[in-house]
Amino acid sequence: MKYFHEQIEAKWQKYWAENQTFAAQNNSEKPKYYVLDMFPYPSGAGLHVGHPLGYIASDIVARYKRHKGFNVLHPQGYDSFGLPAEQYAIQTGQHPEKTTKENIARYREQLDKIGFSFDWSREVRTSNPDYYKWTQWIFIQLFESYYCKQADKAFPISELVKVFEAEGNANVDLVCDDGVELFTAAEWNAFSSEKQQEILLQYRLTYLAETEVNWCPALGTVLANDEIVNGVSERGGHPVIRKKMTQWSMRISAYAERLLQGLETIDWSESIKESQRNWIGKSVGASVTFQVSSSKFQVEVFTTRPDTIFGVTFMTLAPEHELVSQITTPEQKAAVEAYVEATAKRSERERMADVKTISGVFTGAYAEHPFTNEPIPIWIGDYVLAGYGTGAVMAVPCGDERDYAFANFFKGKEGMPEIKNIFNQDISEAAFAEKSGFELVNSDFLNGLDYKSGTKKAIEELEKIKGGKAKVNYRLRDAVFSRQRYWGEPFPVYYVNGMPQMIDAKHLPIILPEVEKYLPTEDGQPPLGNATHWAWDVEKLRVTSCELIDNKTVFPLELNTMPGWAGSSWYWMRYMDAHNENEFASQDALNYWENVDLYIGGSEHATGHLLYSRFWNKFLKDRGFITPEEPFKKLINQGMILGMSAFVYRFYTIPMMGKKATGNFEDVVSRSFTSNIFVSKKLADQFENETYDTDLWSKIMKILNQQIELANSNLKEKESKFTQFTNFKTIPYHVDVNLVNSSDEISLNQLQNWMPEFNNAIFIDENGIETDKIIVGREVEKMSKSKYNVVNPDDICNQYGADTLRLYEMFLGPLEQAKPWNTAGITGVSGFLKKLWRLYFDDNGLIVTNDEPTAEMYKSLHKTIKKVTEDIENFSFNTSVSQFMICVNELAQLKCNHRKILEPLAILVSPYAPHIAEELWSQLGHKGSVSTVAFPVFEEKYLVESEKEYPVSFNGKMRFTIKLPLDLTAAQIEEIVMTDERTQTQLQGRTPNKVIIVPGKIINLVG
RNA sequence: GCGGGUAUGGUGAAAUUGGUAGACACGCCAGACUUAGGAUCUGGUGCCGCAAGGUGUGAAGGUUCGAGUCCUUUUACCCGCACCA
Repeated sequence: MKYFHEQIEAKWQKYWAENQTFAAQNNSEKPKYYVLDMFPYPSGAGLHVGHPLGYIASDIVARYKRHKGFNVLHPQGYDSFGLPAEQYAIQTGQHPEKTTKENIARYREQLDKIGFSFDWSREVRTSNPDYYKWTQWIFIQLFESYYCKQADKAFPISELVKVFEAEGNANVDLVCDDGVELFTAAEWNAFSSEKQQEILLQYRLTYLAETEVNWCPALGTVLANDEIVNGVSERGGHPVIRKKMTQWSMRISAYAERLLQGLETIDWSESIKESQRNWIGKSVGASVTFQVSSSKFQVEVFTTRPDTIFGVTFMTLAPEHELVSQITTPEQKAAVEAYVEATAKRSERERMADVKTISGVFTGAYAEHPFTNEPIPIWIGDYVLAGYGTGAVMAVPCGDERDYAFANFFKGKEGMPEIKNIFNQDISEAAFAEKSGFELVNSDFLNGLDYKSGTKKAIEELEKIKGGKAKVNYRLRDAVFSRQRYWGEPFPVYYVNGMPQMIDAKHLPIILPEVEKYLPTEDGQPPLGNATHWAWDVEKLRVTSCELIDNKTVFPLELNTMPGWAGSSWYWMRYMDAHNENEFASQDALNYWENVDLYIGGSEHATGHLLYSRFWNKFLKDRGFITPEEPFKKLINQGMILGMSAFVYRFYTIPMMGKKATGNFEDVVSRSFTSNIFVSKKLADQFENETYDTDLWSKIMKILNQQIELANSNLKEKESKFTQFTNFKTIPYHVDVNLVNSSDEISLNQLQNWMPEFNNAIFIDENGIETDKIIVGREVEKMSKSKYNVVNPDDICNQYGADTLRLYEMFLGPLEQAKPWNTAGITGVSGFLKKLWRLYFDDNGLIVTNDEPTAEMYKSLHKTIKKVTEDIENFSFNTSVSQFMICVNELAQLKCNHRKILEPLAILVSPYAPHIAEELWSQLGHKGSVSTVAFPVFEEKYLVESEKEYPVSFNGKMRFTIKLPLDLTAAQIEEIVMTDERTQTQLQGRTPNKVIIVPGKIINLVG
């Protein structure tokens, strides 16, 4: 009986689906284990072999934990709102819902082929109304909450109203917008309800405010900070500009400290934690207030070096700072305005790109030093960022390189005094930016102190004179939550006189309206502005036609939609109780499953999804909906599987750039001639490095020039001819990697079948002679359709089987490491499965006997049990596969066909290769699935050895081995070793100075 | 600039607390069988060397009887943040 994966795999996949083998129960005697994958965005391209890597790893853990007696929750779903579906809709007019559904069907088909043990009965799709109903609900909860700094948690806004009614807001310590006005209880109670609403909005955890946002004109939407990479949009790489817009924001900054502290309690990779720490960007220091001379204005700065307060030489404000226009003197007005305008014109990216150019302008105004009352000139400079701290700095050139550079650049100009040095250090060449190794001088009461004591003392003194206080600053900004897109969650919000009102939760979901086109409206409204049925009737409590808007009973609805991260910030909770219509999940389910024990996904979500999820989790905990502080206890980032691209190399000519060359570069390039000559990497390299011989060169030139002549003869009269150039290069040309899986050669025929553009191609071999086969070049790149290096898991499953795919993906290397895919190596694991099968079957059928196995067989099995158990616990899946191979090789050698060995072996293999394991299990005569059978338990007794092959080293160099009983003492070992003739040969009569014997390990003779 | 990570044969990679470097595979070489297949099986394979032997984990130094592993210095590459006050 031979092993045919085709029959086995389909059969068991069907069995699992029909029997709901992996459906998790929400209560059980067993301990719970929640293992989660980052759910995919279903793109039109389908899965490639990189996508399932993490899913295979998590599936192995899920299956293992079931064997170990856990009640395992292992769900899967789709993050199905998103930009690609919308852009496709814009191009084709197809409803995103339709394409999304099609893509999901394709994904599901591909996933099913790999044999995952997902509990599909709990599938979620973020774009389904019964899911986003609860995303909207959470938004409402955030709106109805505020954050109390003292209690360090969120509370219902209704409680805040009570506080305001009783005592106003002067004595409360709450997270809110900058510059909220102070009021007493009496004043509050006298405010109109509109005014009260306006004030409350400044405290809500999601709020509507005019803020500087990242506007991406090409995408027609705002983006969150984490959606921008190097000043351009993460998707598409479009430029992003700053723009003031009224937008919904999430007050994630309220949670900055808890998000930072929580990192200490979770088992995540150091790099992700570090990314989050960077993103949160905590810095401890002080805020200092400087009075602007002879004016009512004050400038507040944040500094991490209050100890350098006496070194303040000038101050710098960001060009966008609100005081700039108010404090500038008439004499400086023109210069300042010109500078501000020039800066505003530059994009964020430009400013980032040229950080070395120093620019700035003096405002003419002075501030007073809080201790010395000395005048301090106030400058504007674009090295100060409006978005960080207060957008203003106290410049201490002696201790800060940027201030130092700025001071030197404007040295001698009006308003730039001599640098004050407050360190007992030389600053003639550069600033002294160290935080240790100095003593403060010229610093009044700080003289003689160091960084630590000086900081403490300076803050104390500042507090005494009310000139400043200790302050912790965070880089983390509130997250913009509005997107000007169609394919996202609509807000449950309507507007009465411009003030946002929440729709009562019992009317949710507010379903995404139909629109005729998915682009913004002509007057610049988001796509939902195209909807005709998008108004809220407060009497009938339903969405109604926009024509009925009268701002009395029918009001306009919010036109923005939620960002992509909304739906993914809580989905792991929905899996716990995916079909609950009354709650986002029942209390019982939430209490039972708590949080995710193991989360596997890519590291690209470090500062996006993973931070927002922690934020929402903490919020929902504060409001008593859930109990865990953190959503994901352990996180593993699978490395990217890279594609092995294959290239042939094509000649093209470069026109001589000399006197004759006319026109710009593009013109010249357009006159270059791309030939149909393809060569191997080896030859291409020779031409790149100009190490070819002249003979070869002239042969190729001949063919090339023939082609040029031919091309010229086919040109129309007016077209300019290609000249016979003498200068040529090769360009790499991607060919489909699937054409060259098992060999490095590609034939002309293969290429012509693959793509018609190769019909006139000529291959040239290393001797300059036409050939029909050349060796391709290889390079590792990210897998992508355009690079023709995508390997489809379906193809692997069809050819080798899902079990082979699963084993091979694990066998490639450590899970967290990026690694190139190379299908050539797959025969190793494919052969392993065949070998495994042959332990159980010969040509006639099952050969398993009930005979008692030998000690060696037990040893092989138990070694494997031990190794595989440890490996899974340590997520070291690649070494497990090696161990399986070792075990099967050993058992085959031992001709083992013993049930007592082969039965546990089938269970051991089942997390990795579940289909073959199920088949073996059932062929061994068992009913039901192997997936819940107890995992074999390792027993030490089978591994106990009586002898050890000792390595014998001389001066640390291993010379020979000697087999000795393990119960010998060191002295006995020494005696035997010393009398061994090989020892005598090595020593050549010398006596060792020292003999080191570690029983059970090594023998080392020194001297 | 700051922070995180990686570096071992032709290739992917193993190596618990420091204890026989290169397990397991791919590839390659040789052979067996054969219905000549990209099947199966056996042996070999870090490098130099006929061998004895030498040498070898990015580089240099150190600790140790013994270092891929620990310490110091350094180089290259990858990732994150970045005029963050």
